Amino acid sequence: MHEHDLLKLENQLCHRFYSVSNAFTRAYRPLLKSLDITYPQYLVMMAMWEQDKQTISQLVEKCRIDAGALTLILQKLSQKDFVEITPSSHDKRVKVVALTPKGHATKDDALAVPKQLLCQLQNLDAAEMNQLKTLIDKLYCELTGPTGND
Amino acid sequence: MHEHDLLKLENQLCHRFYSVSNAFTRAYRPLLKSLDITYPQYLVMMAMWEQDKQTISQLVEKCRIDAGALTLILQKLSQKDFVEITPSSHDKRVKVVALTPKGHATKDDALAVPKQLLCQLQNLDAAEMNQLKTLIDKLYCELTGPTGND
DNA sequence: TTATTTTATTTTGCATACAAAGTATCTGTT
DNA sequence: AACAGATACTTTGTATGCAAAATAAAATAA
Repeated sequence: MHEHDLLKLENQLCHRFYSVSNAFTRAYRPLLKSLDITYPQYLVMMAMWEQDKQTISQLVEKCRIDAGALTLILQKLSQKDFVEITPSSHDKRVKVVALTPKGHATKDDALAVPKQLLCQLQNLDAAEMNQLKTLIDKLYCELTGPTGND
Repeated sequence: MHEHDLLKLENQLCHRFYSVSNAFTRAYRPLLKSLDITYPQYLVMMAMWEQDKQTISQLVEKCRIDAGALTLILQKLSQKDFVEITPSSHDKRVKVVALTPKGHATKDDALAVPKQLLCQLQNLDAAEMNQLKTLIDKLYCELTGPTGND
């Protein structure tokens, strides 16, 4: 590859991730609208459905959302009565996020979301999907470096 | 895969793209700091270095940046004297973006950016890189659908 | 030509993303 | 116990990302 090509958009892996990541968010928006949550809020809810009662730090790590941004997102989810945020009794610095009954119940409706989205990805078979996941996971580790969480 | 697994974060392709895309932006930030541009601004500059004097619509298509967001980004680049924005004489609706001498000269400095970033990705060989690109391009087409631009 | 529709771009309102600074609290030390 | 340093979050300021409404100007229809 010529030095000149290093700056071509077509050759940038980063631009592909930028495009696809934004395309995912746009694709999810209409599906999430009926649940009344945004895409990042959906990520947090998925983490919560996997395990109830997590600290904010745990959610930062699992969702890979910035702590500052997560504070806002959790406030929104709390205002909409999906979760409840309570200071820990042991350590007053720590806050525990817990699903409300509404938040818990929403999981059933949410199941339709990945099903609908997968319909849009018919032409990618399971093997390609797994290949993608493996390569992307490797890339994430490289990018975040030895200090990264994974 | 059980229905239950459909909502696990670990299984979400979208979350991988979300994580990696943000990680890319963070990885580029320190490298772009000396150029005094942000990552989206860098995408626009790459498009401009490939071809000078483009309309905003052309940049929207190539950079895959939302038109509303691009308006702001171009204003920033214009304020910093990287580009100049001029209404077309033929069609007053259209605006033409052109590199300034400073914008043109910055390309030389920018060459260091992809070189430095590639150093962080040593463990991904060229074959894996191309595999990734191919799979992601396929995915982008699926996500944006037949009406998408590619 | 005048009214209608389309096109190119900007504006608006809301929701992140994130570095950096700030706050409250806890832990280990002396 | 008092203090320094580490932690867990929150706040602040800047920069997108995007849908939807608003503008302005060109193309087209009547």
